[in-house]
Amino acid sequence: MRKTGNMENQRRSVTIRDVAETAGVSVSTVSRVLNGKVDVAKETKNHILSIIDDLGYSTNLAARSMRSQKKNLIGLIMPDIAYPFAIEVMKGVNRAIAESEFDLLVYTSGDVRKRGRVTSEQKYITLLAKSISDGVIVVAPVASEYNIDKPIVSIDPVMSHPNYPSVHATNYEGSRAAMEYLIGLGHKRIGFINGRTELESANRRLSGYRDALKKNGIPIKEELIASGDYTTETGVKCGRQLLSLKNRPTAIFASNDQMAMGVYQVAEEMGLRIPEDFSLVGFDNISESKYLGLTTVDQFISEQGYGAMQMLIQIINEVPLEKQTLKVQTQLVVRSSCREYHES
Amino acid sequence: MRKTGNMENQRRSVTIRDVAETAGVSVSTVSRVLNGKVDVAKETKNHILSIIDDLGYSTNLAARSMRSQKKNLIGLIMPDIAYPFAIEVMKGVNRAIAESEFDLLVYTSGDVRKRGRVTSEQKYITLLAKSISDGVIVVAPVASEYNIDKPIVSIDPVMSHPNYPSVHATNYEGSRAAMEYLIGLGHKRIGFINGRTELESANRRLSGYRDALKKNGIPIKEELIASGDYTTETGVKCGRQLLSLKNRPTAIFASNDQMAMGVYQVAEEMGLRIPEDFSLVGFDNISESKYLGLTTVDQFISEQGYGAMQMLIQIINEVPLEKQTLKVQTQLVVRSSCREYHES
DNA sequence: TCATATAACGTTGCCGGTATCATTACCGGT
DNA sequence: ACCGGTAATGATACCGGCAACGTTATATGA
Repeated sequence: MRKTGNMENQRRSVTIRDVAETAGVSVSTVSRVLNGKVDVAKETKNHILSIIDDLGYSTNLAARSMRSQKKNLIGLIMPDIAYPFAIEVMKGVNRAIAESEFDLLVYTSGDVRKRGRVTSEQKYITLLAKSISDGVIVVAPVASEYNIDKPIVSIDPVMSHPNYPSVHATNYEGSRAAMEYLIGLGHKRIGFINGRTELESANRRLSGYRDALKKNGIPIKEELIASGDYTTETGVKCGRQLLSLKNRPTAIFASNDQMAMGVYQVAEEMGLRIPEDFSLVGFDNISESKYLGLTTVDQFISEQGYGAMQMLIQIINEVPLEKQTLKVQTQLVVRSSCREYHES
Repeated sequence: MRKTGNMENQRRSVTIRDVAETAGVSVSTVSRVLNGKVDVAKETKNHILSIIDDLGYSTNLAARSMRSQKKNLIGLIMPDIAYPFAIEVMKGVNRAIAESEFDLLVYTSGDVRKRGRVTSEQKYITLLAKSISDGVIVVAPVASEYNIDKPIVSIDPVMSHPNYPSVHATNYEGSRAAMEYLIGLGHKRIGFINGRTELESANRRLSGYRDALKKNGIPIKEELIASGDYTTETGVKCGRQLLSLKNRPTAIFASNDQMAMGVYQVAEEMGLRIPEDFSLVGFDNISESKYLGLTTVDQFISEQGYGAMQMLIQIINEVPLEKQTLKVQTQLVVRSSCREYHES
């Protein structure tokens, strides 16, 4: 029973020593009971357990972490926690966690802009990994080298690094598929909204865009490529930019669904209808897209989280990985945000 | 540069001692530099900082936690991480975190069914709280007493406990509002899908249902009350149960949106249209509801998370709370899932 | 009967930090 | 030359667990 603000009272919490004293045994004996070792008489064991219950003792994670190797804890590090991609990853990781012996600790500093990017990322990875977990999964990491002796798996990294296992979607192929679809519908003037350029995913999607146009003999116009950063706000900004062109694009390919949602907003603002006035394709297939009727490239984010977690568990258990890189296949999901275009 | 599976190599990670040795100073000096204390010559400080950079040292969270009081870390404990309520709470907490000096650690064991409920909850609260955080927020906790000397704030607890600060919505009022709305539309035969009965929120919503009927002179029929547990699956189950009654209800009040989504599924299955064949009201206003056009009671979940975090920060900073309980007002959001009913 | 095995428990050192106190060096003032 | 004060740094005692090792007591076997 805690009262607010009685800090001078500083009631030390119950330690293993208190338990030992109360039970009239040594610290080690209590420790053995806690860790389920065999060298304890059944009587003593039960006695200690009841004392533990009485005192409400529970082990101190920090102290334990310092001594023992296995922590049964996985760290998941994300730049931000409150956007659809992160949430989907969490769901997948969570599913794998539920099937495993591990628990999950999700770490975030709340907002990227709060601190320098690479520094904080490295700092917290090390913090979590070295300190209290058996390994970490990093989402959209920017750094490419870490000095930790703990397993790391990254999702959607800056660059596929041969030394670190990573998971990513077939971004290029997905992008190509979306473009081929639009081109197949007769679109030639297709706007593109780019993502965070420091991430490999964004670059590959852009390449897909460019290559598809090239392959189909459509000239690439730089004015049709707007630079966003995967957030809804830049989706709005870029949407406005593209739709305000004197010669408006007949279709827009937003390199993720969140930005596509921004484009929906702009369309409403400007009184344009989708797909009547222009077609729209996204990338990700987040849960909202279904309701919006957005045609998009599913990259099975949750599967990526699940896969990353499984790879991590393998590494922890020292089972060699077949491949350092897990590629999750993308798939075009056709809904109602596109339609054929015929030149007038 | 880590290679997979060289565990026997066991390269010890860089400790503060290594830094001290390399820099030719004492451990304490390094510690002072790390913690930004003033008593260090600028020269020494820079020297040490560069060594730290060279060696790639970073502090061990576990070790630090054991000695220092302030950890600048908040723990958020949830039974499960992958359902809309939890996600909304996280968003709110995250927002408060971003504005503060604290970082966030979200803890979950992946699946409630993995372990005994109360036991594991207590275990992990203590683990996180005693060990590495300054305080914790617990979502939908089942236990009512904890033996920790760290601040705890709970969201949607089993029972409002006078000794623990908690946050919850005005569940009763919200439920009443939804019911008055349905009754106002002319509905008399209203089905109710109950939530997790061990939670206070569920009981209050049920009370609201009962009282509203009573106040309006409508007899309560127990066959119209189905018992779910806030999951979509039980929404489906209960929806089927209610809609299969020989005398079908003209409206259903699902005590949360997830279960309402289950009812949508059932409606589709059975070829029933909403609101033409029956009206539907939910509770929560999760993000999906907007797209479904579900009329629901907004309980501003994200605000609850935000508020809980602010209370926690206050307690940590030993600012007395005005009230131990933060009530977040609910609000009926009318969309398109209901319509008037006239007896034939 | 005695030697040895083994069960049961105690002692102790260590992990990687932080906090406190002690120490040193250097300064100006008298 | 001596003193006192202060800035900079060092030495050391913890923190709360875990594990190796040491010590008993009892059982087992010859």
